[in-house]
Amino acid sequence: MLGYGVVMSGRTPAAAAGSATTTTTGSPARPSARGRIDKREAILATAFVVFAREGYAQATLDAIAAEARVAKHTIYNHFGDKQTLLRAAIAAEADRAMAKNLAAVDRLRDHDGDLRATLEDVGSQLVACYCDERGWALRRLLYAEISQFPDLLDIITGRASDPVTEALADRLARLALAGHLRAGDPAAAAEQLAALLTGSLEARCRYGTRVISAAEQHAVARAAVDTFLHAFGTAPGPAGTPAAGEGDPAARC
Amino acid sequence: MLGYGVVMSGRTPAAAAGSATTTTTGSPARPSARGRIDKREAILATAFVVFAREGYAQATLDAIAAEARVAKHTIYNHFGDKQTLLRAAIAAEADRAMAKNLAAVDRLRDHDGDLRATLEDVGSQLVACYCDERGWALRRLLYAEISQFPDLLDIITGRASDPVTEALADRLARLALAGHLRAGDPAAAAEQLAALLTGSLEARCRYGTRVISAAEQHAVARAAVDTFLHAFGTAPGPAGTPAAGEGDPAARC
DNA sequence: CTAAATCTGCACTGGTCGGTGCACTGTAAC
DNA sequence: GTTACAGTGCACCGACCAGTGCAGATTTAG
Repeated sequence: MLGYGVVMSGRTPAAAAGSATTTTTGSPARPSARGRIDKREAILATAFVVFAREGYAQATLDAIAAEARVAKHTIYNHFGDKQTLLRAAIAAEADRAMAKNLAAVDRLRDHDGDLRATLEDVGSQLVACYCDERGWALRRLLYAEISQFPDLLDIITGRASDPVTEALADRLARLALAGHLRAGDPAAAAEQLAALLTGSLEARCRYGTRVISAAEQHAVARAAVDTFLHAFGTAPGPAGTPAAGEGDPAARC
Repeated sequence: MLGYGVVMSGRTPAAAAGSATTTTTGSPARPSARGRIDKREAILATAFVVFAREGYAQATLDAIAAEARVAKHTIYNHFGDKQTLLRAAIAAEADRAMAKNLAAVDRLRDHDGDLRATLEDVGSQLVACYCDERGWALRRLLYAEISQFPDLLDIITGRASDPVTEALADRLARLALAGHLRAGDPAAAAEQLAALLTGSLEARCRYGTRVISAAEQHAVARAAVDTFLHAFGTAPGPAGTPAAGEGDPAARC
């Protein structure tokens, strides 16, 4: 549950072979890597950047080709046309982002003692994903082009509607079963936690134009977790969360 | 604090005179309204719709002119060029949305008895604003073009960074002072409530492609208010909120 | 070595679109 | 009347760009 298969669609056999041998994108410092066939990776990465920066319509294939140090023809050889390139670039980036998000949520698996600390840790990582420059670029691109390319929705998510929140719900369910959270609908709890994290950021980031410092990111995560635990924690009860002495909600930066 | 002045910038005297006499957009059923000068309003409304549907770059002035039943030249007479038209259209729509949001928040002013019910009412209205088709169009357009036109940020908000959340904070402060909410940073409380509302919707709306039924909207508002009151309500205390018998959080639709 | 495949540089086409110029119409003010 | 002005319809220019064709260079496989 990571590759989704979608991203791989339409690859040229040669390109697949190429990325199977060397790859890892940030290849060794050898300049230009002549003759090798990580062209495809370069095209995808550059295309995403240019599309995000200029928008689909404004972005020109000449610009992408130039910036990727590749002939325009090479792009057509790999992807056929502009639309396919957009889809492939978005799919690749979405997979990257999704994997990062799921990895963060997965840290809830090895929860030892302090639930609040663990949640804040995971929250901080999710916040970091959200504030990531590339994350913003992806979101902007989706908002921009979703009405032109409705199928992008299916490309970025697997069959699930929102794999990250679902994974979060899974983890919260286990925590509730272990008595660390109030019993109830784990999906609802996950939704509220995710909303607290991303909702605050959406307001603060001003459509991605404002950069959020690490300290501010952490404060947002703390405030979100604080509110969340008030609503879903085992009150002043037995579990690892002794009401936490009113940790001042959201120390603004 | 409503006109912001920005929207009015660049109007032609004649157009101003025209809208001063008749206007109210949805003019009486008189077809085509020949000779009258609500052309400007028609252009702005149509431009917003077309821009939102096609994106700035894809949208053609010919299409806007045709759809607004106006000669292309008329558009240039009023706005000079495409960029100015975009800014004016967005400014007009943003003002509309902002006014609607502020009106919703303002209903917290005449709070009589049941705080939970009042909050759910306001929450529902804010949710409705967010789910509004035009609201989504505006947000999509902003996400899409903010990197090309960073000044759109200043156009849509007054001097305040987020007038709606600030107004909400004002109202929450009064409620806290009256003992209906826990004392603390009202700005933080407002941020969390707004995050719970919009964050949940952001996830559910799938970039604006999915329509949210009225029932689902109400459920989202209820869940948000429930979580919010757990965190910021005067616990099982004296005020009008007697713990509310565990109103099952988020009855999914 | 040869052969197949890929990549490159360049020139070209066909279409689209922002913006302009011009001649004309209809209305309102004087 | 006439003067002024907002709007209309049409044709046009110039720029930009997706996509193609071609000829030659480079690489990999055998």
